[in-house]
Amino acid sequence: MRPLLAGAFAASSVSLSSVCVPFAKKGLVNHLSKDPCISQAREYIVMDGNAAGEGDDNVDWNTEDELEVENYPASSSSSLTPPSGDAASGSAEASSSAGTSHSKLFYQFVGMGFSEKLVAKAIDEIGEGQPDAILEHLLTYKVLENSPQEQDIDESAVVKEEVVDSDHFSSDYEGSFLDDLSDEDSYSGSEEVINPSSEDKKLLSLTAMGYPVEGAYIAIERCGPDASVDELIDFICAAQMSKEADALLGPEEKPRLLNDFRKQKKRKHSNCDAWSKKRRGEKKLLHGDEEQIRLPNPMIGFGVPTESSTIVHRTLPEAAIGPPYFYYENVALAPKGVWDTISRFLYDVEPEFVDSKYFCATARKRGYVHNLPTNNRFPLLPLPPRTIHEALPLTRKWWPSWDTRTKLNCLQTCIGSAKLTERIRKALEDNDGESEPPLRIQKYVLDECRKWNLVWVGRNKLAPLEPDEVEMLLGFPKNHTRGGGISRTDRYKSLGNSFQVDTVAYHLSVLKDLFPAGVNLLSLFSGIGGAEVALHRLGIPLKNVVSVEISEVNRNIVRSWWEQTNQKGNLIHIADVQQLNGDRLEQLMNSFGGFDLIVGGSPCNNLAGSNRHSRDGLEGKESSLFYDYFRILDLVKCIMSKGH
DNA sequence: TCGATCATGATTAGGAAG
DNA sequence: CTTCCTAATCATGATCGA
Repeated sequence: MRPLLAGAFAASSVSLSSVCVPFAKKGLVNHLSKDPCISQAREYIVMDGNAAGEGDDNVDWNTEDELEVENYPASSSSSLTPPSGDAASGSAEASSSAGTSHSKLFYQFVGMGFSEKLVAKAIDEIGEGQPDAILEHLLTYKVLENSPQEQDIDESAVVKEEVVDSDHFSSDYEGSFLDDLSDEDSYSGSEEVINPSSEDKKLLSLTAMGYPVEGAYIAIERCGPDASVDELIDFICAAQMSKEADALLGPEEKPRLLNDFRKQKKRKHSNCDAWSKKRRGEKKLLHGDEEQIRLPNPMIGFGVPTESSTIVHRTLPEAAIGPPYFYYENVALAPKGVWDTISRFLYDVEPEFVDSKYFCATARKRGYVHNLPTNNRFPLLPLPPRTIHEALPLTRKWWPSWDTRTKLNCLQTCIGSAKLTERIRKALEDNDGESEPPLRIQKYVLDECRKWNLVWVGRNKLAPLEPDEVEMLLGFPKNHTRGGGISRTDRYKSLGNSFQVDTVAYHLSVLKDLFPAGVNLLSLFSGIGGAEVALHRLGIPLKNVVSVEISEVNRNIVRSWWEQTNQKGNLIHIADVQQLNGDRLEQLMNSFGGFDLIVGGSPCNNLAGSNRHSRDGLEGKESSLFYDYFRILDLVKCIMSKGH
């Protein structure tokens, strides 16, 4: 039951045909649209759903799930905390790959969704030096492969669903989801098998010509299944999918569409300071990547309460306008091109980059893509402490004058070691008696302080923050992550992966007037419930909350918070976003009338700079779950529009 | 087996200097 | 313009002891 866009849909020709099939079956009239045609496609999806009745009604992106399963050996239970020596999921393949040292290229392809065995074979046959050839080989293999193995659903992968009814302070399991899964299975079985057809070949052609798979995928998705290869190439150029695409084309070869695209982009962002402030030089313009998203400086997004700035007005692309409202978050300092891709998928909405240092005492540079109004925002009260001294008054006594920090750096999932603070203490004591340590020592100490967010807790004594201090800095109630069998290490990890509540609440505050009776919330990658806490603190009632979170300790934290804050609504927990399909969504939405807001911050660990080992970008093992955010958001939009 | 502890750079961007 | 420096960064894997 592997949902479609998961992981490396872009590289999977099987996924591709799954996407296009519903469109093709309804004979989507193709045209080379200048506008993203997702909304048009949606119309067809809706028709598909309405005309259904006879069991063909799920628009489903999951048509050929069993084909997908095969590509994901043992990785389908992907977790935010990859098991270190997980014997339970003990696939020989997985464990062998953990032991041997594969190349970066290997993991890139595996991250795209190809099986490890296949990738290893391809690299072995072709050699590391020719990634394009390897990709082609992999794709060819998939296209030719026509006898997918039937695989049973792994019991352990079945979503366990927990419902908390706060009126009765009880929780129980809803048994219906197993039925859903079996229904789904029979669906897939009755669905006619689609031959890997023209779409796959087009994808193959494009990739063979050197175009990036992602670009090819998006082009086919947006231009429709009947588009010719030439048209697709036009689209890829116009959208400037990547530098590789540009590098292969001389300026004179670029199609006229490019100009239209530029005009469109220009018009769209002409009223945005951050966008137009820094223009690339002429030479860069020729290279065609002038539209690469750049981070604003200062990083205040469309405005922060503490900084006076001109009001930024924005006009959303048609396809982005709700219902539902959506709010997506991830790290601002992602590898190049990541935010371009994210923005492109999320209906071309320009990301709002905000550093939480304008809200509290700690920096947190994040990008937010949302379709919320931006006027009449208001901050949470009381305003949080905005300097280190205010937030941690006890450190003031020991804070040396030469440590000029007033804000902490980003709170991460790991803390500095005791060995480090001990080394620093010794280095400082060597010069004790002097009024100030030598500049060289100061520099060393300050560098380490900034790197590990150390604070002064005694004479020459530095220490990392305590978990409750992190809670407070991020805007969570005290002891939010404490108790219930949660280890200290897990608290740091959960907190480090969370929202800064004041920042998010400021953005969500506009919903208070729009939904005085409360909201139905779909919270993907909920974590410790940053969105829920933010809405609650804003005084926006939570009517029905569907919270999807893979980590059990995090689910426990949210459930505990839900009960302790006497919530009147219903909390439904789902474990895995990849198990959330259209049927289940529709069922949920029918029971309470759709979602008002979809919030989610997808995994950042393959994007974050702190990651030495697997900073693989958006196609990384966990970070590729972004595509599930998009998949689910698009499904909800589709279902919502069907209702009207 | 779990939790605590520790060591482990690279990729960005921006600015100053040449 | 390039080159060099500063600076920040929702982390992973190995090890050890209980």
